[in-house]
Amino acid sequence: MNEIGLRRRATVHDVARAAGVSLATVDRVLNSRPGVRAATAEKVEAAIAEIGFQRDLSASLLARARDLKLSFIIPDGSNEFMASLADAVARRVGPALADRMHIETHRIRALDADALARSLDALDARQCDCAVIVAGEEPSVQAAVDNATRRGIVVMTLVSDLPGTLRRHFIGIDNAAAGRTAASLMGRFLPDGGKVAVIAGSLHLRDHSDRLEGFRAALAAEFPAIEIIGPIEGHDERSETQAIVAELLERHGDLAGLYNLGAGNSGLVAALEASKRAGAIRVIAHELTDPTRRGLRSGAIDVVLDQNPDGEIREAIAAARSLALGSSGKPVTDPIEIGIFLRDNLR
Amino acid sequence: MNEIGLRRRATVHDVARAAGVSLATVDRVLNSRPGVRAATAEKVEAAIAEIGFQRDLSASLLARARDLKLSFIIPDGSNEFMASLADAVARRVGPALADRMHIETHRIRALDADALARSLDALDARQCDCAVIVAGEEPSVQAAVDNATRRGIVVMTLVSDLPGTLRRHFIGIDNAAAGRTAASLMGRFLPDGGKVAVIAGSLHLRDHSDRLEGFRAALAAEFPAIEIIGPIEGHDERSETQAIVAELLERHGDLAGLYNLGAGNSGLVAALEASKRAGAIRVIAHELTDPTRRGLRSGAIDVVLDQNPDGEIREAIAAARSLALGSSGKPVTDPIEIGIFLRDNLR
DNA sequence: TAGGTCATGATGCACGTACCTCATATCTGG
DNA sequence: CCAGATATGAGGTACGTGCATCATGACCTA
Repeated sequence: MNEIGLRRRATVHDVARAAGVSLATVDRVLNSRPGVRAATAEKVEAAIAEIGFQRDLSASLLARARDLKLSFIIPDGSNEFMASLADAVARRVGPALADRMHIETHRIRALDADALARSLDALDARQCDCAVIVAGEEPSVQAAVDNATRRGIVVMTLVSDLPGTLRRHFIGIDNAAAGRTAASLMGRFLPDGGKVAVIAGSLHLRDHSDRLEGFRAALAAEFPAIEIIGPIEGHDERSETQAIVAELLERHGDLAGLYNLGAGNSGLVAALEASKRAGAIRVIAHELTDPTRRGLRSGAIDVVLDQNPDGEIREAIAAARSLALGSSGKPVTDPIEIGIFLRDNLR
Repeated sequence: MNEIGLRRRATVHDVARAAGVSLATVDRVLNSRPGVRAATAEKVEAAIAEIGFQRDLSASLLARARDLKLSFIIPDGSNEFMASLADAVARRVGPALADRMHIETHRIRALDADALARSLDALDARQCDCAVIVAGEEPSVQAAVDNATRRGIVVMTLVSDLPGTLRRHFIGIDNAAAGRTAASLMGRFLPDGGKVAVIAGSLHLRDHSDRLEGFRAALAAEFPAIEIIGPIEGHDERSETQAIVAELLERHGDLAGLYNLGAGNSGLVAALEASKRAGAIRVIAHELTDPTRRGLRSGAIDVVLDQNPDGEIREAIAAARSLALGSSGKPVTDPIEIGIFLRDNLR
């Protein structure tokens, strides 16, 4: 049984009193309006820190008589995982509205850096407080991220990070750990070693390159008997991935394992089943989607590593909320966990 | 690219206009104050439904000049999972405060139904909007839940449900599915069948009985060669569980598996290690805590099924928020997923 | 029909913040 | 030392809802 705090929460009035300045000055500091001497601003900051003032987000949004505007920019195309991300966003639109958050989704051509950059450039700070993007590490995108940030838009990366840019936050799994987990499983599946082919979407995608690195490192350290073939880029595309897998199967009669660290899994399953070798090759893929579910059920895929799109969207929205009013530090977010799915624990 | 809605969100004023009544009447209906004829109330309800009015929770809390008061009632004792639940609550106290939610935690003696009932009875509706409890299915608790609900306190169950009471919501994993998953893994671990002992905390706990049922059903259906010993109740207690496991090991020299669907895992690991048979017996336990982590690392435990306490607390808080203002329907919550942990994907 | 009860309307203040205007104080440069 | 620029203060209104008060009108009953 702990005590109920009787102390009111601190308000702007308290800050003004503590700092020995007027309400107007506190307001100018809080909302970084011009016309405050540095020394005065410091007094206010000190008072804020001392009495532990936290601006009331709800009252703030109420006073502005406007909603927080959030834009998700998500790749389009045949990538089912991106579709499920978009679905997750759609499911949150309603509830978010009740918290004064207005969410819109833009779908752009997958792996088209310039389209993404244009989309970011087109965002107006008055109509968008925060942009959440799924992006690869291309210079044009990185520049657009920094530009948007300078225009006053909080940019967050989702799924795949853009370290080195002005993005305020990244939401996604630890992809190197995912790669290591895949390696650890694959190693145990193949105690005698053998050839394992690796397929990626694009090595410009940070998540893909991180997975690859983790996979390679863990295999090298723990399972040196396994030989890696690839990586080969399938551009997260159904038909391209299918062609790649078909050729791999044809060329390597002794292929023991397959790790697809990107998307395009319906192509993968199709090629495996066409070859009649489904079930004889240990296959690890990413993201629980329709094709991977079918693959698990049929036995074509052994393990799926999943990054829980609903959880990611939830965290993205929460982080956006807490970042929106210039809270300086990192937002408190639960880490996204790597889900491991076999045929038996399919949800 | 979808359109930005230009329409303002509906307010109480809009409801009043649409219903052809005054603001005061709308207020009476919304806050179920007396003095409104049934016919009038219906007009208001209809208007609310028609224009899709949703009360602004933040403005509402602001107007009341008070925080939402949330009480977590969590068992005390040597149960590490309950400790990690309490930790998860503690981590949320700060961020929740920024959303005008005041959280307090009560720890009560584990498995003491009367203590829990007293604790619920002591809650004052003016100082507690919502209670979140972890409880077994005892009549005194069920009565206390219904009582608290009638006093105007929203009661939610956490981890273990109380179907048949007036509790508004349950947050936790699908425990029958967890039991089935355990069975599915155990069956694959023991292709030749054998004796598997089952230990529970208390079969009055709905989560435990659900797991047991799922485990039994799945074994019976898929792995008839496995013989179940027990269940034996260890009351989620370290020393009692240790004694039980020690005796099981002594009595059954041919014990092939052990499923602890309750807590007390430090006792389980201690007994296994003392017997020198750790690693030779397939062991499945629940909840990722210090003892189960150690057990996974040492090989004494093969698999841990986990229910993500942080996620549960997060969902509980979100649900409390959405239920607080008498929103009639179910709150939108992400289901809590069953995490599967082996030595290699320990987080 | 007078007196009472009940349903409803009208209105105003409060909550914590944003943002505006206007007045005054303090500093700066020549 | 004064004009002009800049910094600060004072105070108001608004946001959407909760809650209180008071007035009015309808209806019932003796």
